[in-house]
Amino acid sequence: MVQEEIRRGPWTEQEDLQLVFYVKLFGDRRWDFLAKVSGLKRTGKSCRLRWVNYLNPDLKRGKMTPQEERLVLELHCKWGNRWSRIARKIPGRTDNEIKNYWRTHMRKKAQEQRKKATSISPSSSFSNCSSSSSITHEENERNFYDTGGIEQLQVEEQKKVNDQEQAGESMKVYSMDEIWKDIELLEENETINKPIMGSISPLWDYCPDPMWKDFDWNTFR
DNA sequence: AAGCTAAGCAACCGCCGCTAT
DNA sequence: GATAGCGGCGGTTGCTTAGCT
Repeated sequence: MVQEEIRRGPWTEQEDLQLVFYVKLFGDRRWDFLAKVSGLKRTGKSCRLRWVNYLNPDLKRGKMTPQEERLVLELHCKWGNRWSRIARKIPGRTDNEIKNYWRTHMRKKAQEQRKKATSISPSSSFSNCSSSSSITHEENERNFYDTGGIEQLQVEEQKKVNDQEQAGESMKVYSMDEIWKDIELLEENETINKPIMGSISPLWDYCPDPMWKDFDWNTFR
């Protein structure tokens, strides 16, 4: 059997349109099936990733707001590198986006810290939530921001508590109560009210066949 | 203006867990 | 209960863009 070649690398506009079309048609679940039926020479995983991180109309675009940034920091303190979990609490942001944000954020922090350290003394904490740490300046940077750095120690401690918490998804009260409430309300509303296919993407304007534009997708759910 | 570096982002890889058979 | 297939997740890589010298 001749294995059909799999396309890699950046997605073309045409591929995007095709994927959006078929996701609208069949839903955003069976990615392997979607990949095959759409005729895209991509893996199911690749299709999912493209949809989740880029094409999904529910995604926010643009820079993180200060509120979101704070939230990321808080949640990372709490959960460590559980990006998808963190993303679920920040509507419109993907795990990949948050992960990328964190890396650049921590890289900056690490650099600032190194500057300070060279002028003063090593081994100081540089996280909002870190109080003390046994990790010294000598720890390599990659290790630091990839693993959650000195926060990780705390995180490990908190995990036990949090895992229990997670069982019932009961959120306790934080210093950011207001934001939390907003976010949670939003999330609830979304899970309850939001149809699988939210708002219509502008991409639809390029739909291959005009007949689909007037199609009632709700009848498909 | 050109070259270099850092930041930002998109995409891939490998592992893990869940589910159907 | 074993196993294969798939989806989801976190880590990593590589390309592009922006900013600086």
